Amino acid sequence: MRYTIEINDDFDLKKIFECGQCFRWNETETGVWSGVAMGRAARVSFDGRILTIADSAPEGAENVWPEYFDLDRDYRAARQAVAVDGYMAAAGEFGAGIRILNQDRWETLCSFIISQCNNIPRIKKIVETMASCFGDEVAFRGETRHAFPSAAAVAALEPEDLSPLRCGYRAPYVIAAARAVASGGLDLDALSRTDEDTARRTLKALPGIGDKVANCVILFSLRMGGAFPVDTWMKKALSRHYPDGFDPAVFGQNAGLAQQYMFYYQRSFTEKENAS
DNA sequence: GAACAGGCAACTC
DNA sequence: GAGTTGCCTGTT
Repeated sequence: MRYTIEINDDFDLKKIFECGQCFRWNETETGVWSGVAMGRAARVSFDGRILTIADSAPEGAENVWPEYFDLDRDYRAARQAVAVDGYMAAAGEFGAGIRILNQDRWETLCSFIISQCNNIPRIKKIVETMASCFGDEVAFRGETRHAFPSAAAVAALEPEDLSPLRCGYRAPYVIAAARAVASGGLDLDALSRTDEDTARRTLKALPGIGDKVANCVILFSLRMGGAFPVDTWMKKALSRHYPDGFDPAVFGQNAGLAQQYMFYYQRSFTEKENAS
């Protein structure tokens, strides 16, 4: 179905989809993004005022997409709030339009397990292959797309079944996480109603999940804005701009957004350095 | 062909 | 508890 909504806030699809939080969206025409999320194949565009979404499901778009794009949150205000110094003001200005997506929890968990020690193009390829091998078919505009496979579907597999994905030593981690979720031993919905520390502890009890992956899952799917994932890019940014140490708690529930601004800003510099 | 990449865990001391 | 190393695979 087709769904439109007017947006009077920071909103930039390119930044949202390319800031490292999701792996299934691609710019298929200028300004038009295609992907599959929450079991729906979709095309999304934004003209600066109106967000237009066409998706494969007959109904429910108005319940799914506003939450997915976090439309209830005032990002302009949040961006002001995290501009605590010159650096953060610049990072926020540069990253203005980034939003933290509220993604499917199992898909996010699985994707970030795969992400470890991997670059974005390769993560995208692995996730896409996983969907096409094991996910349900979704027909959309004459094409066949694939939903991300359910935890139950993946739980029924063995690590060697994932060999087409070429995800190497991460395969047993993916299966173990799928089994934990499918069995009910790990209830991600319930986890989203606990607190950040409980969520982090619970996630880290799974094999192959450390602080970085746990924080990504917490921030991008459990709707806890205080999580602050630190990877090698963030280490670079933090050591350069805050050599005396840094406590993300100063940002409170905006810490995750502050992290996204810093991350996106830092990557832009490194890309320039690599290009030159 | 070695080193590395948007980690993690097991092992060392 | 801080530091080191192996792990799959693709890219440089």
